[in-house]
Amino acid sequence: MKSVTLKDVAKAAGVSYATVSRALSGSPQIGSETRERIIKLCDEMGYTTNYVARSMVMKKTDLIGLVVPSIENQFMSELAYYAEMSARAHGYNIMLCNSGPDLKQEKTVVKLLLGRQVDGILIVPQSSRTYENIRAYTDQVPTVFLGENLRDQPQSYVTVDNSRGTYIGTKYLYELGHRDILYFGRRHSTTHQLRAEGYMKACQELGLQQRFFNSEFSRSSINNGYQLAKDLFSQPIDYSAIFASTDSNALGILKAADEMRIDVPGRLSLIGFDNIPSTGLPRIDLTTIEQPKRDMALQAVDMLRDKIENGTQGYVHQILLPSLIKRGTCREPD
Amino acid sequence: MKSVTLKDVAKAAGVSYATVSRALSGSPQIGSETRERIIKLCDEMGYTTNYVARSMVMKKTDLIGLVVPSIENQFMSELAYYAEMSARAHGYNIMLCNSGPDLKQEKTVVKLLLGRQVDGILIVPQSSRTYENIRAYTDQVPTVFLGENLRDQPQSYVTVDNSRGTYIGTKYLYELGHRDILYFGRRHSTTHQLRAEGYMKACQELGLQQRFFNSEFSRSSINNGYQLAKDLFSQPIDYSAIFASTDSNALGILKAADEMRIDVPGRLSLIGFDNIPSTGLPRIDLTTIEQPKRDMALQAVDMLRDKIENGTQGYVHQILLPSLIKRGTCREPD
DNA sequence: TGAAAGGTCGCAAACGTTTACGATCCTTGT
DNA sequence: ACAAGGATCGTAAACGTTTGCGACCTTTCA
Repeated sequence: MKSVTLKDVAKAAGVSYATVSRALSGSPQIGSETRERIIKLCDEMGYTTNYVARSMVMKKTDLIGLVVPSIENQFMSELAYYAEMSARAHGYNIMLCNSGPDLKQEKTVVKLLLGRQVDGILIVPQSSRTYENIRAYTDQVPTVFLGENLRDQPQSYVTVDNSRGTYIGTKYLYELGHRDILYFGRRHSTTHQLRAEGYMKACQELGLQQRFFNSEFSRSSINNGYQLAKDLFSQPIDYSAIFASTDSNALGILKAADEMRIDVPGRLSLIGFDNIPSTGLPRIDLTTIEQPKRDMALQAVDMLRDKIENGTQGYVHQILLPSLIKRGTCREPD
Repeated sequence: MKSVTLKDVAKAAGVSYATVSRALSGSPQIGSETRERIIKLCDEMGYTTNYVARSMVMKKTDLIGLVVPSIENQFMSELAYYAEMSARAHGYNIMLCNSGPDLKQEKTVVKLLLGRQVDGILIVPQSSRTYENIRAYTDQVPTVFLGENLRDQPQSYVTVDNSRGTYIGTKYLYELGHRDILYFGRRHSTTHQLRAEGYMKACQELGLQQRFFNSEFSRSSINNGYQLAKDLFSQPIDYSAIFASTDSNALGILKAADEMRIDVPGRLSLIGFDNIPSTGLPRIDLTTIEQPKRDMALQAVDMLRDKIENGTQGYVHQILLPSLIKRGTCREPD
């Protein structure tokens, strides 16, 4: 249980513990023969450097706080995977916090992370209000926002070009022959505002009527999309395609459609957004817009590392390109 | 950037910094009026206690290392979610590490976590060899294994009763009328050995022939299951149901079946294991065996906390009950 | 042969806490 | 009035590192 310290190996080697420290860190001011002797002795005795003591004097913990609303979400767990892998490859460890559904938790965990002396924070915001919410802390530690567009607010973030995503999506539907496309989604977060804008822009260019079914004031989940879609389908269906602002919503719509015997894609084409793994499943095979999650995560940690290691001060907005994933839920209308 | 320390507020309050520390920690040996004065001053100055300095003297980091093969896996991300929530509710933070596909990484991250001075380690093993792999470290820090059965090896773990899961699953298929049930899965991990055993036991009791299609030496993934199932279906299908040892495998089988126009569940019933979220999706609707992931995670951190806080030494094996989730991929045979 | 130069290594301070111990002051009981 | 005791606070050590500075020894060149 008692771990071996520098002092222990120093005593065993017959040198001061400063020498041992220098041997391990590869300092030039040390004899090569003593260095090798000490290094060998170190792993004989099973010495591992105590990172908390090290952090204390170095004023650097090599720790990155990762805040996500919920790690069980497929989108976030994929971001987390690549973020952790990349961070560790560069010598950082990840401290994971779920911020849950309420804004208060978000503030709480960020404060917690600050107490832990993390070198930087990577945060997947709950909503566009997150920025205001944790504003008091973001100047105390390098921070980058991931997955949410903060427009021109003074923070660094990396997202996908949301409006372009819906733009190319509706254009694709148009090219398939669809002329009545319903947009299904909420708009009170910036991300979703932008997605709606992309749809609107495409409609304008193509001379299409803009038709919205709002899921305002509700969380984006399969069950939620399902409930809303049941309402939607109880009214006459005078459109041939639905653009769901989220894959989760699209999945809910699909469930409602199947239940009410509305053929997808026969009667109704459906397209989602995010390209979460579930969309690629057999029988689902949902056409969607891909967010380059791997690239987003890698860019985010690179950005954060740049702030941490080089003290870069400015705010950089990295906006990656979405792409269309053609699958089975979109087809020419009758 | 420079954070405020105990010394700073002590100077501002005109007391020694030991007094401030005592005021914050709620020590009895301090005047109530000075305590309140100091506490008010603390959040006026925005003081947050430095956890790494605190850990140094307390010899306790309130940190739990969580090692999972891949956090993007739905099963693991759900475990991670509940584990983090429960851990934080009890004052611990989670340090997340993906151990990836190879055993070496598993060893590496555990060693890393030890250097970080975590109070305990929660590990979802890659395979049953994991125990041997990290054996050298498990006596240095409280450890509990999650999701893998280590039989009677000297370690604490929490899993589901795997053999009971397949047992009730095949019994269910039998009751539906199936008499030729194929078991699809590998057997070289203990977990999968147990699952196979449950199937075998049920077959014996019911007088059924045991039929295996081995996916040995391969990772359990949708693609892998798909490839194997294509091989399987190129041969005559003289069975009416398949028990897939994993939901991922079941999904791959489903994909292959759809492609080769084998009707599920019309011609072939299919049941999986794990009840990952994807199985509940519309159109998938896979019958499966549920692992109580939330309970597993909560029990695991409770077990770990007991070891950490009370120094409990023994090895406890917590084996939770699986349950059958009846959905749409199982039906009476023709 | 002498001193300067360079190579090795030890001493000690510092990082920000917690806490045992001692010091001081005030209260209280006889 | 005096001692005992309790309440309150300060002093200092400790946790395990890193690193600037100085000390010592060896080499090398004039």
